[in-house]
Amino acid sequence: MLPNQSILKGLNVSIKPQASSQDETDFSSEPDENLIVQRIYKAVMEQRLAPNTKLSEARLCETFGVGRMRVRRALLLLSSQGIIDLHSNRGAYVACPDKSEANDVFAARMMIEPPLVWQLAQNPSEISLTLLIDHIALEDAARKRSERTEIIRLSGEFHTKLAQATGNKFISRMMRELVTRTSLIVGLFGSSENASCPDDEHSKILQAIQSRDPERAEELLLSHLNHIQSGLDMNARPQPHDDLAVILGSA
Amino acid sequence: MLPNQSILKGLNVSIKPQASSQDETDFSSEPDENLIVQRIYKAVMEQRLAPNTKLSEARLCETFGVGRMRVRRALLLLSSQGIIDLHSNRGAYVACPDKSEANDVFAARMMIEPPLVWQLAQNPSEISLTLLIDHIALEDAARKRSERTEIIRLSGEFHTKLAQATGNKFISRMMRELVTRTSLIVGLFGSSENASCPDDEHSKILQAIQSRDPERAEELLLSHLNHIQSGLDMNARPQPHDDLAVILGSA
DNA sequence: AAGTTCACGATTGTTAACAATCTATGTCAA
DNA sequence: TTGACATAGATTGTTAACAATCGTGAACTT
Repeated sequence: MLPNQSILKGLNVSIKPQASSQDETDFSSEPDENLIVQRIYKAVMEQRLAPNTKLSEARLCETFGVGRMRVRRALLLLSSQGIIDLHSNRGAYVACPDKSEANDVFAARMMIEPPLVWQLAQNPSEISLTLLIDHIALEDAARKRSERTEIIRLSGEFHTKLAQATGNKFISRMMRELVTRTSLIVGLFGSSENASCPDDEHSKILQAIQSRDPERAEELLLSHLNHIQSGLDMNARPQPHDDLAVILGSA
Repeated sequence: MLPNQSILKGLNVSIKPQASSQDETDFSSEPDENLIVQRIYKAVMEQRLAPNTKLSEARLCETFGVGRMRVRRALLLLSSQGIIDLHSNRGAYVACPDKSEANDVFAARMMIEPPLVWQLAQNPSEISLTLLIDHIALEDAARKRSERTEIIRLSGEFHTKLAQATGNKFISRMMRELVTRTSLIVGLFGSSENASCPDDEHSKILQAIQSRDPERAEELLLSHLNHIQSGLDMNARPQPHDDLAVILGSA
């Protein structure tokens, strides 16, 4: 699998069509540089853009067909979300979380997600549940079709949608950041094939929410997070790969 | 009180000296546009910059003595933190949370802060406690000297430092955003004199943490948040004031 | 007198050229 | 052969002029 023979244009792997079913956070309305942000965000979520990959302005300009200003604004926004790091006079690089950051991410998630699902289980709105059910269906479908990138992204976005289900804008933002970071971490320290969340744990969590069982939902979620974290192998690759080597290597 | 007779240069109220004891999140190392961000952030935290105040590029340029590019970058960063809103072709305005956003902020805080203090109370590190104790001292000192803006800012930053005490970078970021938003909300919907947190509630929370009593800490914190929220008068001023009218009006 | 239209001034958005910095290549000396 | 050094290329940072947009106020019509 994984076609894409264009060598130097490796970055294009992520960008162009990708007409996925629904684009949850749709910035399509604003013809701004948010498009660039969203595309790169998506590529990171699907682990197609590996940590430390350099994102040069010129490359992005021609890739998206926009001026340098737009690209720079997009990069600044991405850096403010912690998705990339900006090194002065040296350019933008996909963020490369270290061991300590990884611990922080999981600690934060274990602090936030339990009260989140607890609240959801206590009084789940109809719409929220529908969204989550639909999402699980998407995950299953992607799994059956063995679409690797899709599986990885949806797997992470389940947690994002859990937050969105609360209808609280701030909680959604926080979770999206944490989930994105998690995706980078799993890409770095994860074993080969546990890149996505274990098969049906999401479904079980949702079931607990549907049956209004906060305690069970919280318990399932915590063990789910522990599952993911314990599947990681810290003390692996201190600095994984550089530049675009990875994008090519994944082919 | 409140000197400042310069009329049109009202914005300068916030900017220049303000050599406060310690600048917690110090961006002083980077001579970037982070200085601008930090100054505006501080002005918002002290409720000297009212919601809907327009921040024109030209004004900021001359105020900080930098080029337009720096200002625009700073504005973009501030907007990504939700501190200001950018209206296309119309400029930057200090964010003006509405009723629903206010509810979201408090809902988010009530979800996050309890597990936060719980964790702190369970195993408080020496350094964290020292920082918090020092902070309470600062608050008291400011209160005794009746330094309004200082009191307001420190009052909010106590919660930020609570988060920083966990040593978790992500939790710190989240809380800082929420606290900033809270400052705007209290400025908008707060009664005249409850702009700051009630006097010694912070101190009591810290005491509970020091005596390793998670339950009491959580309880105190929740009632503290409820205190603040119930002191607000929603359905007040749908759109408060415009432009720089306020900054002048506060004199 | 009230409302609409038009034009001007002011402010923001965009572009392109220029300056500064870093990386890499190649040369020279030890 | 290895190391340092210097130069050249490429990349990012900055600036200033230009274009586009919006708000305001005056003039005009009804």
